[in-house]
Amino acid sequence: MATLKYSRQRESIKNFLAGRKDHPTAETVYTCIREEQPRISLGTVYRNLALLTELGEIKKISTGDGPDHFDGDISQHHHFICRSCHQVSDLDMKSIDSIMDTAKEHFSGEIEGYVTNFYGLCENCTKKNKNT
Amino acid sequence: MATLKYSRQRESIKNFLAGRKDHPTAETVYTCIREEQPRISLGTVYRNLALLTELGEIKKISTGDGPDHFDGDISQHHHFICRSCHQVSDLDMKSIDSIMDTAKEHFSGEIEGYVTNFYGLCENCTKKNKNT
DNA sequence: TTGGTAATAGTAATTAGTACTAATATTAAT
DNA sequence: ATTAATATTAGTACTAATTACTATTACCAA
Repeated sequence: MATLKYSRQRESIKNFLAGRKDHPTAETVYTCIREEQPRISLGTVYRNLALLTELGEIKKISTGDGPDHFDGDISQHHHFICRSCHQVSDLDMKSIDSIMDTAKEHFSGEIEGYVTNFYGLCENCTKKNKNT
Repeated sequence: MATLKYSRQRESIKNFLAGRKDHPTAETVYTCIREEQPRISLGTVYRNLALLTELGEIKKISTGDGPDHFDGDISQHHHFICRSCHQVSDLDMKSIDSIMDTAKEHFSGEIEGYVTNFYGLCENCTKKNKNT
C-alpha cells in the first residue's frame, strides 16, 4: 500500500539536485524551483526531500549548525563544512569504509552506516577572514 | 575584554556532564540540574553549553535528527547514534586521524577537524525492534 | 563597599521543519 | 474517455529546539 505516484514537483526537485554540484538547503531548492513552478509550496519541498532521502535517491547532510543541506550525488564521498560561510563542498578522496569494520568489532549493536564530515575554513574564507 | 566570570550554574553543568557516561541533551541537563538548583533557567543551560563547547571544555554532538547532545569527555573518540531510540553511545575504537591528512591533500582550504558518527540499531533496539 | 561588568531568570522571538485539510493530480479499472 | 480510488499538493497552522532581550543579580578588582 501507499504506492508511489508521480509528481511534477518531486521530479523537479530531484532534477534540480542532480544538476547541482553544490549542496542546497530546502530553502534554496524552494526558491530556485519556484522560478519554474511559482505555486510549489515549501512544505512540498520538505516532504519530497525527506521522501527522496528515505528512498535513497538523494542524501541529507546535517552540518551541526543551521539548516540541513541536500546532495543529489549518492556515491560514497565526504563533505567539508566551512565554519565561517557554512558552505558545504565535496571532498573527493578515497572512502574509508574499513572504519566500518573496525567499528563493528567494537560495538554490539547493528552498525548500518557512518558519516564523516570535515570542518574548517574554506579557501575563500581563509583569504577574507583571518579572524579566530 | 569580556573576561570570564565564575558562575555556579556553569560549574554545575560542567560537573554534571563530567559525571555522566551517556550524552545528555540540553533538556536533560536542565531537568537534572534543576533538582539541585531549582531556579536555573533553560536559557542559561543553552548559553553555557554553547560557551563550554566554544571553550573546548565539552563537545556538542549533532545527530542529524532531534536535539543536540553533549559530551563531557573531550578525548578523541567516535559516537554511535541509534536510529530507533536516538540514544548516543561511545565507540571505543582507535581513531583514524590519518584521514585528516588524506583530506588535507584533497582540499584547498584549512581543515581543522572532522567528526565521524556511526548509525544503526543499538543492542536494545535490535532485540525489541525488528521492523524496517 | 563600591563600581563595573558578566551572568542570570524569565520571557519573547526566531528558525527549521512537520502536521493538517480541503482541493487537485495521477493512475488503474471500467 | 469516464470514473473511482487514493496519493499529492498548496496553504496554513503548529511544534521543537534554540536564541535574543532585558531588568535584576552575582562576581571580583580596586
